[in-house]
Amino acid sequence: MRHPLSSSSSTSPSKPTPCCSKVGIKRGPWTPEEDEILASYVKKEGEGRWRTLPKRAGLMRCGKSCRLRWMNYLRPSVKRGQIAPDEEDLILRLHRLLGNRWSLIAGRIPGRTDNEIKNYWNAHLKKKLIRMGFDPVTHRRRTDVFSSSLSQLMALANLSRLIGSRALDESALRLQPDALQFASSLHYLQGPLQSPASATASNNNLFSQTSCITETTHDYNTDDPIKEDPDFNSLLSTTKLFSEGIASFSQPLQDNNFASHHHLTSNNLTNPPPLVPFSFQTSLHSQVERTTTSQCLSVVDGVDHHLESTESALWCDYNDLDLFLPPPLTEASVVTDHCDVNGGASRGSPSSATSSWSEIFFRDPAVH
DNA sequence: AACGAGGCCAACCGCCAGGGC
DNA sequence: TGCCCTGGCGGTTGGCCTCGT
Repeated sequence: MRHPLSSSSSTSPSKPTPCCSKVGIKRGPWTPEEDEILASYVKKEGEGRWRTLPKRAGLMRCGKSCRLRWMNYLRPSVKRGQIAPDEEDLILRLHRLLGNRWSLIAGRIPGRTDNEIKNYWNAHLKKKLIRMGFDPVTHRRRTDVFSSSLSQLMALANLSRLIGSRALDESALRLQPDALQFASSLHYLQGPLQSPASATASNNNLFSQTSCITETTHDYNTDDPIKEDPDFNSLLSTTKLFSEGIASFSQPLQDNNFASHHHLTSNNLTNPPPLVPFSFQTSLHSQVERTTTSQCLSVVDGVDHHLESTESALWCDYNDLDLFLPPPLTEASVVTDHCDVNGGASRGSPSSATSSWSEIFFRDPAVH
């Protein structure tokens, strides 16, 4: 908050003077008395004519300041309090679609102001995305996530030699318990890395609802310099080989309801549905159910044709990234992993258990 | 208990678009 | 057509608060 008497912009004669710098115009925090005067006046006379409102209402404020105070704080429709997880989800989606168009975003979240959303973005969501390895501007995965973990990736790449060898059958039998765990990790690493053609099978299936992953894959295949990295490509082939090799240990997803829910048929998928280890199926189902909450956007914005036309983009759900996360190792590990993601200290920060697949993946003891 | 660092967020600034004349 | 006024927007600021040491 600015000090009432200070001004960051000097009142030099060469530049136009900000309205609030005029002599006799009060600045800084609003007092309850001023709020009362402004609120009662606007309720009586209505919004508008902000320039002359202070004089008419008897306030020593500039019109802009009055408007801002009314819009962001005094308006009856303004909802105070913490941003709910659903609202946070909406903000993420809308920001991904609209960018820093805070007023547009706010217009689709009832009761929230552009200023509030902007502040919340800068204070919480932006940092959260960065922490998760996403670019807060493009909402796409940052490649430095990979480069910073190159040693780990190289260790994984070494497995390709094991996979390619004839010793696999014997080794696999010995490694089976750990392999089941590891396979799930690799499988969900492979998900974001597989080709766009195989990942984007139709507009109305599981993969369209995880378009974040698809876009990330697209990035990787088009303009990501890391694609040239032999170690990275080795890892890529490793994950494919290992997943294929380990598939015999894993049960294919048998749940017919799941398949029908996502319209998964052999006709509209280039690839078959992902093989999901038993230990992960519960987690996967929970994600399927969670997609229903994401539909609130289309409810809120049912008349926005632009948004309707780009609906598929909106279906990117950061929570859906969990589809590519390894299964929880134990109940305890689930709690530990997911509670820590938000980092700590942010006051009033809503708790959201979303994490990036890479974050979980590389915390998995199985890959160390 | 005291202090410093960092985070949060209300408020302000500069710019721009649209409407009226 | 051009100027002025008004409202609105996104970016930025800085005082207050919380937390860690």
